[in-house]
Amino acid sequence: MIFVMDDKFLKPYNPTESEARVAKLWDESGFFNPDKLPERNQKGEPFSIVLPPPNVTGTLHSGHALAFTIEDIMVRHARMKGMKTLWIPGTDHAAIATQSKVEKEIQKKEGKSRHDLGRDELLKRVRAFAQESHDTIVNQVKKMGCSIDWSREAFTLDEKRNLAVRTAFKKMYDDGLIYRDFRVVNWDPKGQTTISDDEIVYETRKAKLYTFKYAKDIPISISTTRPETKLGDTAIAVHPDDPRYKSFIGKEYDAVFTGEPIHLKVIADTSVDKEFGTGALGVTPAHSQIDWEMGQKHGLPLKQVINEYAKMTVGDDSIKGKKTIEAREAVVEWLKFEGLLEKEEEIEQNISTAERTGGIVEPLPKLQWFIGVNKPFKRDGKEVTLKILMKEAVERGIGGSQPIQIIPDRFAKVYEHWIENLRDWCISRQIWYGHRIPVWYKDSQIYCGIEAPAGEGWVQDEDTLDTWFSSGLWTFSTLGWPDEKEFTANKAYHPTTILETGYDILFFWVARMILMTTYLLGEIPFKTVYLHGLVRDGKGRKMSKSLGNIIDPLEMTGKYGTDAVRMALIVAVGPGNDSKFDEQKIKAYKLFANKLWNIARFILSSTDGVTFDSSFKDFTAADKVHLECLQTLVKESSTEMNEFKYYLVAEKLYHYAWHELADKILEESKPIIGVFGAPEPTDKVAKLSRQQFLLTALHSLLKLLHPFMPFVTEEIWSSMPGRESLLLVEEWPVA
RNA sequence: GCGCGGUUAGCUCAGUUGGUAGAGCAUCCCCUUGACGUGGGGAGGGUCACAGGUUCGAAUCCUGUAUCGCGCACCA
Repeated sequence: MIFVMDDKFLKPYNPTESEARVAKLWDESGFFNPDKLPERNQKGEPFSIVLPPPNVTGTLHSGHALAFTIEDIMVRHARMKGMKTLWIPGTDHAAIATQSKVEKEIQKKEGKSRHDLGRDELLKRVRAFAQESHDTIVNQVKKMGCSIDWSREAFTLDEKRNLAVRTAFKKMYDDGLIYRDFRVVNWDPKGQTTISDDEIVYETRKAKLYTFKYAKDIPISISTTRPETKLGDTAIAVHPDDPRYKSFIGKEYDAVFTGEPIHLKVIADTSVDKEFGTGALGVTPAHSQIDWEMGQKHGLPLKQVINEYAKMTVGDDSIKGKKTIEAREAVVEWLKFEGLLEKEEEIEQNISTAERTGGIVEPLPKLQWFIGVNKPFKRDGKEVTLKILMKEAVERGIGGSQPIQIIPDRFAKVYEHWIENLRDWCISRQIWYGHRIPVWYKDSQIYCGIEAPAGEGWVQDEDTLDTWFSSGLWTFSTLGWPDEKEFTANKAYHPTTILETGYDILFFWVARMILMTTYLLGEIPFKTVYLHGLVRDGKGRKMSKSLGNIIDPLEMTGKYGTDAVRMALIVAVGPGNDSKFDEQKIKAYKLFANKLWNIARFILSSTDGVTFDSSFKDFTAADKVHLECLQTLVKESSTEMNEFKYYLVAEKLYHYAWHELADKILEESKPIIGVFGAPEPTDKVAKLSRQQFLLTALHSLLKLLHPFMPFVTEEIWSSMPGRESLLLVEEWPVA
C-alpha cells in the first residue's frame, strides 16, 4: 500500500503552524464578509450578530475569549447551515474607564492632572492610548479565530457613530424625553463627574450611627451616620402618626451647629420609619437623594455644605475646608463637648462607590441631562413610556415581533425587576473623552441640533455623554443608521439574530439597547439574548488586576492552541453560569486536537485510493449500526446546536470521536481493512464498506466540530481528497 | 427585606419530558515497536447538602432547613 499523504500527518498536530496557515486561507477567501459568501449563502436567510465592543482600556481577558468563542460557534454554525452570515466587529471608547485610566497613568508618570494638560492635549493622549489598545484587541480577536467581517469594523466614537448619537439625542430632545434639570445626582469626587445609578457599586462596611440633638433647646433627637451633612439640614421629618412628635409638627427652630447657623422646620412625612433610630430624621435636601425629594415635596430650602471635592464649604475652623470624613470626626467631637451626643452604635451600612474609580459617591445637587423613562409620548396612536417599551420588548414583542428571548430565561425576571426600579437616566458626564452633548447656549437661549447653530456666540455644552448612550445604538449604528441609504441596504440584518454577552452587563448594555432601539426604530434590537457567565480564576475569584490573578487567554493559545482554549472555555459551561479557568482542561483539549489529527491520519491512510461516495449504499450490517450511531450524533448535535446547548454538543463530539470512533471503530477496522500489521483481508465488500463508513464519519465529524475547533478541522479538511471548498462554508451535515 | 443561583467521585463540572449516577483531570494496576505514549485496557472512589412529601420509582417534581454566592431594594 502506498500512502500518498501530507508529511504533516507524520508529526503531532502543531497548532502554531496550522493556525497561521488556516487563518491565511480564511482571510483570502473573503468568506467572513456576507457579500462574498458562496451562492448557497447568498440565497440563505440573513444571520447577524454584533461583537460586544471591547473597551479600549487595554488588553482582553478570558471573559472576552469566552464571548468570542461562543459567538464564533454561533456564526460558523449559521454559515454552515447556509445562512447569509454577518458578524460585525468594533470597539467601545468606554468614556470614563478609558479617560480615568490615561489620567492615572499621566498622574503617575508626569505628576500632571487633566487640568494641567487641558482638554485638547488630554484628548490627544487618550486617543493615542485608545488606538494602541484597539490594535491589540483586533489582534486578539483574530487570534481566537473569530470569523468576523473586518470590512465593517466600527468604533463607538467614530464619525458615523457620532452622527448616530447626535441624531438620537436630537430626536429624544424634541420628544421631550431628554431634558435638563437641577437635582441631586451621584457625584464621583474621584472621577470628578456624575455617574448613573447603575455605575454605583455598593460595599457593605461597618459604620457608626450617632444619635444626638442639634442643640440643647431643640427637643427632638435624630440619628445619622453622617453628622457632617447636618450642617446642611433644613428640616426634621417625623411620621405624621407618631405620638411622640405630633405636637412639634410645624414648629421651627434656629440653632448654631458647629459654628454654622441652621434653621429647621419640623415636617410630617409618611416615608419616615417610626422604628428606626429615634423616629425623627434630619433632612438634608442637598446631600441625599431621598431628602431632596422630601425637600421638593415640602418646599424646603436647599443648603449645600459639601463641594465637588467632597470637602466642607461651611462650619467653624475645625470643619470648613475639611474632607467629609475628617469633618465627621470634628462634628462628633463638638457634639461630645457640647453634651449633645446621646448614643453611638455600630451598624452595617452599604456605601456607594463609583464603579470605575472606586471613589465614594457624594450626592450633590447639579444641573444635568437626563432621559425620562416615565415620560409619556405617543407611539402608533398609543400613549407609552420608555419603560413600557422596554418591558413590552421582552414580554410581548415590539411592532408585531416575537418577544425577545433571554437565555437562560431566569434573567428575564432580573431584567423586569430592574425596569420596575428604574429611575431617570443621568446621561451627562463631566469628562472630556466621549460624545459631546449636541446642545449650544447663547445668553438665555438653548439650541439642540445635529449640527451647531448658525450665528455668532453659541457655546457648546462642555459635557459628554455616558458611554452607554452610544453603545445603546450599536445594533443599528453599525449598520449605517441614520444614513438612510446605507441602513436600507443593511436592513435585512436588523433586528439582529442574537446578542451574546455577559450577564454582568444586562442592565448597562442589553437594557439600553432595547430602550434605544424600541424608541428610535420601533423594533427590537435582537431576537435572542444569550448571556454567558463570568470566567473566574482557579479559586473562583473574579479576575482583576489588583489581585494579579488575570490569566491571559493569548498566552494559553500560544501554549496549547486556540482550539484547545476554545473547547476548554465552552465544554460543560452552560449559559449564565460562572466557570473557573482551568489550565488542566485546556491541556486535555490540546490532546484531543492531536487525537483528531491521528484519527484523520488513520482514516486517510487506510482509505488510500478510495473515493468518498456520499451516496454509497452497500454497507455491511456492522457498518449500518455504526452509521446509525453517527446519524444519531448528527441529529442530536444539530438539535442541541439550534437550542444553543453548545456546552453539551462539544462534549458529545469529544466523546464520540475519542471513545467511539477511535477506541472502538478504528481498532476494529484494522483487520477489516488490512492495515497496520493486519493481513490483507479476503472480504473486499466489507473492506470497501468500512472504508466508505470511515470517510463518512470523518466528513461529518470535521463538520460538526468545525464551529468549536475551527483550526484543526480546517487543517485536516485541507488534506481531504475530493474536497470542494473550505470547511468554513461546507454544508452542515444532515442525518 | 425581596428575588435568583449553587450545594453530585479527591478537584473542576455535566446530567429538561422522574426509571437502578456521568465526563475530564488526579490516583492505582496492567498492556503495547505498526494512527496517536499527547496511546490502549481496567480499578478504586458518590446515602447526588439535609429533612419531609408526591410517586411503583426522585439527583431530577413539591415544601421546609442549612450553607455559599449573586442581583435589587433599604441604607436616618
